[in-house]
Amino acid sequence: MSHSSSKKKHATLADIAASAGVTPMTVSRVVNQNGYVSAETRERVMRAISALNYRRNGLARGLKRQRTDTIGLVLGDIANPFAAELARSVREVMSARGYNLFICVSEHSAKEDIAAFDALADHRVDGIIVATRANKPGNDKLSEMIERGLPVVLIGRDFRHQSADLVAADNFKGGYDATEHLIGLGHKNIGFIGITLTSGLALRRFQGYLDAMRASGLRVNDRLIVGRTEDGEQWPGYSTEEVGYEGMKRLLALRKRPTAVFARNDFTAIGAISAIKEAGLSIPHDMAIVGYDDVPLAAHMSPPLTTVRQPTREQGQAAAEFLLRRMDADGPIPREEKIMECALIVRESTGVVAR
Amino acid sequence: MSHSSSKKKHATLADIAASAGVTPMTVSRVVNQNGYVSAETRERVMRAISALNYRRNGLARGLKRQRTDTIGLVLGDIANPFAAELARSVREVMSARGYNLFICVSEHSAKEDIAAFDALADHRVDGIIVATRANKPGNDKLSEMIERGLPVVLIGRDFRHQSADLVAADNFKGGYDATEHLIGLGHKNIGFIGITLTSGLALRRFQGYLDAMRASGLRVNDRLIVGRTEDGEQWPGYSTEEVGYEGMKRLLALRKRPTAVFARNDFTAIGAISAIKEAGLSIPHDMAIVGYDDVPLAAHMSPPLTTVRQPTREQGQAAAEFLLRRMDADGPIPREEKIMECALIVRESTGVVAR
DNA sequence: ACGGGGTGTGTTAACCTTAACAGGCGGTTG
DNA sequence: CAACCGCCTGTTAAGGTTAACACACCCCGT
Repeated sequence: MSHSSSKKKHATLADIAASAGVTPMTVSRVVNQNGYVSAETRERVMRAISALNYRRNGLARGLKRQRTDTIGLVLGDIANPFAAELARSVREVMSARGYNLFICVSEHSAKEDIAAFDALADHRVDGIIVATRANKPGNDKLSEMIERGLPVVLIGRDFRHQSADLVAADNFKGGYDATEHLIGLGHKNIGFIGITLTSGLALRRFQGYLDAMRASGLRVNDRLIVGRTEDGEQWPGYSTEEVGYEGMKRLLALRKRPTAVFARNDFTAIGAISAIKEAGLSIPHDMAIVGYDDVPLAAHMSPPLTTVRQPTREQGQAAAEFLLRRMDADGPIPREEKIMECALIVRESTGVVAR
Repeated sequence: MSHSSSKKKHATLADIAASAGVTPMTVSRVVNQNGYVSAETRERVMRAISALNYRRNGLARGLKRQRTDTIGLVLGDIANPFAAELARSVREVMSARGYNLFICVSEHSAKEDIAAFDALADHRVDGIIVATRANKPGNDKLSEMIERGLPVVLIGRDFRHQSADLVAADNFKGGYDATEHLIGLGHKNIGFIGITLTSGLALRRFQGYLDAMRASGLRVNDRLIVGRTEDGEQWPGYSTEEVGYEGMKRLLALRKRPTAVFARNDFTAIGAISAIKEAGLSIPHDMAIVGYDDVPLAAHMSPPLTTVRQPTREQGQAAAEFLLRRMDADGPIPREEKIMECALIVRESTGVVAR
């Protein structure tokens, strides 16, 4: 239509008002569809609005109203199907309640974690949901914002604050069940791929593995634990096929190699499977394997992957509802926590007799 | 530390100023680290800032400065590795230039497309990058915003506007090459999975398939084209393993079934492979298959998947740079376009002799 | 005739920040 | 010694919107 001369300023309520012969307040009422406006006036205002190509200024609006009807979601890794499903369910709930959703990605870096919090706080979102891995500087920043009154809900983040709710899957039990399943099949020498031993043992599913081994009186050899260090300041790195592939190679090279492995997630499992096949071994006969997450592809692998499914949708919904509760309340409210069950999905990669 | 009584209003510049015995302007200078402030005053202000837990108000700031140092990225499907990589590279470039990135997801729905544009425009982002599939209402909304002066760059969206740049992969050629590769291997009866025939033939890689077939004088039977309709108002649906699985089943049931297929993307290919194996057929002997995207898993499949790789990173970077150019300019500038080459990655799913 | 409720519009005063300009002060330069 | 510059701080006036209140009008019931 018209030439866009970007130097022309945006039309404002006042411009529309002048053009329609009313006050800005009346225009505001038309734009926001609240308050009384006669049909005739509304009509006139509407015409002016489209003639001048008006669009309301959300900054000014947010400034005045002290709310933006927007919430933020901070994800560690956007490529993860878990994160994607989380985002989807959060968005569904929030958008039904009239909130917009902005997603920020931290790439699992503490620095970016903070940058994301800052960006969202700057834009004065009404609340945020955090689904990134815990790290000290990030936790501190989070505390600061929570104490300033910003509603915050955590998903699976190992951080506790009296005024932030937590939603998580019971990954400890998931890891325990997965390992126990392997033990039940007769395996004694079971490896874990996806982490190297460090002091900060925040990875729950790994803890579950350790506990299940111990509970059955099995020895956990350090050499059976392979992968990458979890240092909170790092690149995504530790959830990839690469780690699984390399890790499995290391395990296969052991003098007394394991007969089964538990991989920290399905991607890692897929990489591991690749290495197993490359070595000419068969799954599950020579090596049984369990993954974690039940990504859509898991069922399509050959053999189909035994894995642990977390209730992703439900976590997203619960987090969204916690956040709504918090935003609706007009004072501080007590912390709530919801830990959800995982389900072991047994497929053929752990030696179930083929149908 | 302190109780968070959320009813207390946020501290403002004025509060800090009062507490430190200076004017708001001086505090502003301290906060933004510009202008002259004596070391001693700065010190005093800093103390007041942390005592009152001050945080600047980005809305007021953006309102006054007429910019937010933030850009938006609209994605159709966050779970797609392509989208994830795009987001990552865009963020890298933009954050090096001091911009924040907010991501919105449209779930491939025209309605959500518009909602995302509106949300970002409301927050007065300084520019947006759009990587969702084209649809009429979305295109109209986009035009409106572009004409209002908002810098917009498109990635792989089939929509043209004189003031919006475009970055895309040459998916036509990618599809052509993939198909030609199959033809070169001697296949004559080649299927396509991932779309059903409609009039709006916007899927370039599919066009490439058609063209390559025609160029070799091969007949394209409608029955060989399976999948889901592309109607722009729909759920992600058409990129999933499900579609590949179902589609392949349909192809296998044909009287004269194809000896090779080209799948619209790797996920679809994976589903298809699943169906092929389930039918007891071998790849590539009984059925050759090519995917698209070269997702990290493609190399780890069995057999490793032949696929077409698009320069994802490069597209994200190019888009970011186009956007920076547009935002730096202070008037309308001519449209630019960058179409990038794809690369056929030949692996074993199309019958290359195993190493 | 009067009180009351619904309807339509206007006025005022923030919301919080920063650009632009205006000084003042001490020291250096020609 | 006047002019000028670097440093430091303050004043003023937007930036675009809406909550709260005020008022005027009309119709209704009593």
